[in-house]
Amino acid sequence: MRQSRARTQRVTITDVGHAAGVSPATVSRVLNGTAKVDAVLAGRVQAAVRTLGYHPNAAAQGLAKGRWGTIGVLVPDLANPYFPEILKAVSAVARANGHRVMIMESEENPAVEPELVADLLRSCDGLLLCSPRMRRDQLAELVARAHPMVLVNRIVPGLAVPAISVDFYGGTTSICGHLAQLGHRDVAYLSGPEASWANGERIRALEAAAAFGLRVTVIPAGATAADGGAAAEQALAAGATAVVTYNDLVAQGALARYRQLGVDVPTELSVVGFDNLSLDWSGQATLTTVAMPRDDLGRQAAELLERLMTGSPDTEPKLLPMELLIHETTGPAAR
Amino acid sequence: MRQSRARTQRVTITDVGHAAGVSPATVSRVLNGTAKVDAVLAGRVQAAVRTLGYHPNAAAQGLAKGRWGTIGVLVPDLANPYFPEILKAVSAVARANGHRVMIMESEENPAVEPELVADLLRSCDGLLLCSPRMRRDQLAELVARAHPMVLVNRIVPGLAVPAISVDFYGGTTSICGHLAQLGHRDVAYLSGPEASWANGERIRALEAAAAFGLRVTVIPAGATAADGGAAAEQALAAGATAVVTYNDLVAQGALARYRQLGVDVPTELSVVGFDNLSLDWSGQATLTTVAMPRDDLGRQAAELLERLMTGSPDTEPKLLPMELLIHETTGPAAR
DNA sequence: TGTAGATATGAAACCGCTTTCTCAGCTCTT
DNA sequence: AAGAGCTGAGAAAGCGGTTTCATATCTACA
Repeated sequence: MRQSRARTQRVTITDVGHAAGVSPATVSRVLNGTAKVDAVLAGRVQAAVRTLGYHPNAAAQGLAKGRWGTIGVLVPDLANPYFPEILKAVSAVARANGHRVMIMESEENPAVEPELVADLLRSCDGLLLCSPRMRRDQLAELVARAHPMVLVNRIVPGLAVPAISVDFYGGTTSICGHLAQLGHRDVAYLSGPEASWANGERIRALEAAAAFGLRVTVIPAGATAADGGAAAEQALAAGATAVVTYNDLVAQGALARYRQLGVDVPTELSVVGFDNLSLDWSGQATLTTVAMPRDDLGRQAAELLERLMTGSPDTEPKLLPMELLIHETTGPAAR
Repeated sequence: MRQSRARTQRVTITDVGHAAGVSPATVSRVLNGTAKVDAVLAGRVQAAVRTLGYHPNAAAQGLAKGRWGTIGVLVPDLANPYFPEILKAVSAVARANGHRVMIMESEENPAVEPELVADLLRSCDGLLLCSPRMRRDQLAELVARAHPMVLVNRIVPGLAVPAISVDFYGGTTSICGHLAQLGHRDVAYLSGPEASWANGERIRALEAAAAFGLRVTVIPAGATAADGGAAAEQALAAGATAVVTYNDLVAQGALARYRQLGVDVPTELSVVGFDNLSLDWSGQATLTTVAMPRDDLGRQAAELLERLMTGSPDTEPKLLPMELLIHETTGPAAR
């Protein structure tokens, strides 16, 4: 008997009204402050809420109000140290605005993204898509649904959708400048996921670096340390004196492999990371890399979304600058 | 006009029924497969769903069914590399069971946890509390609310609540054994958050290691690399020949500081981590540490929760074993 | 002092979906 | 051939809130 009581929902607004000797409508008004209520009644309501331990049912509120009080976030991979920090910032902003956060991860699989997004749309007021890998036309379809939505780290040319990204092109260019200055000519790029816009930006910048006299070989790798380790040797085979990587994880994996192979960094080979992940928690900033303002990215994206949800349309894509951090894994070109 | 249409909710089940020439009840039955429906009608419904682009409203479903299809997770700190992996496993299990995941982070602040949990309870069918820092009595109160709930990495003696944790005591003991064998006598422990049960377990094991002849000095540090760096010197001042840390982050911070100070590890000082975080993505396993089965932890916790939500009561706390990984930061005691 | 106007409260409709209840239309006995 | 037993579909009643609408009470002014 008691068990079934516990199962069959807890205290309702009617119970509270009953206990306080007022109508449910009045309870609602007190709790939301939507209308003036006699101080005495309000007091009785507050008391009843406390003694009964009343908590409004979120589903019922959502249904009645037409909004959920929740924002959804889609990330490709939670284990990538890159995202938790963004999530942290997003979470903080959302909370400050009275919103909950629902997170889904696509496991780097573009195919499941539309389904996940559809699922998020059913229960969120707004969406934050981090580095979405899905096809352009699928994105366009989403945008057409006219839900508040912000793209993080992907800019879709010709698609008017609010987006906030990091200036990967600029970051990559500064890497190229640094390498060129050190006398490097042959550069290998350990490339990230095919479908990644951010990866495309890096490649675009690398190709433009022909202007600095850099010859670039693109080697498909991936986004993890394991991918970096696996692709590391191909960079050597390509005759590169410097290796640029998709991110710090790939760089770490490659570095580990080079250590194994007895290739000294940076005297024999220079290695450059991307994102500046490691510094955050190891205190040892040995990897030359470019820093991404992750906290800013998450915060600004969330703030933009909150603004969208309250109405103001603002579809101007925004780029956050990156900073080149020269550390111990780059040096003058060998030979 | 069109804008207000977009705002005022999308396609409803009634619209679909209308388009298919059936009642909303029938649409619901087709979509949920809850009852036999004529194949012809079902076909018309499916078609209508597709052409109208119907997606059931989650709040309405939640309200009607009395469940939300969502599980909530509370973590102290998303930026700690420890949690994303757990979340990943949880996320996968939840998804496999048709559940969404709602995540909140307490920013290591025990004071806000009750509020966050209350918020989660309003919109989730079950809760996963990871390393909750909140007071015992607050936890007891939560348990009394009789919601499906699993504690991860905290065992509250005398409180019958499903819990799944890692055997920190055993892990710490194996560290102590390793150090004793190397001839260490004076050990410093860079301690984690006060309110952390896991930290208490480590200290309990360290104190018990007096049996191995170890004298332990506990030095308050924290959970981050910065905390480790800040507390590193105190360990030297205490005359320790070996430093045990709350986790790998703290260890990395301390290592970085010792490098700065010119203290050689492991010849002058041994350093032991906890959790085995770094290995995952750097490929370089130089830190001696104990490995925590994070993936297992997340998966088993989520599976336990799913089981609870379908009814079966199972409050036997479970401990997952840790594994000592001896690498390059420990050696024979100096002097 | 009587009536217009303001205002706080309760009754009831509604949000979109599920589920029980009811009943029409069958099949199957005898 | 007529009544009993199924079966599948629609009508309607919630789920637990919010919000509109109607009304009782009170203030204010002539």
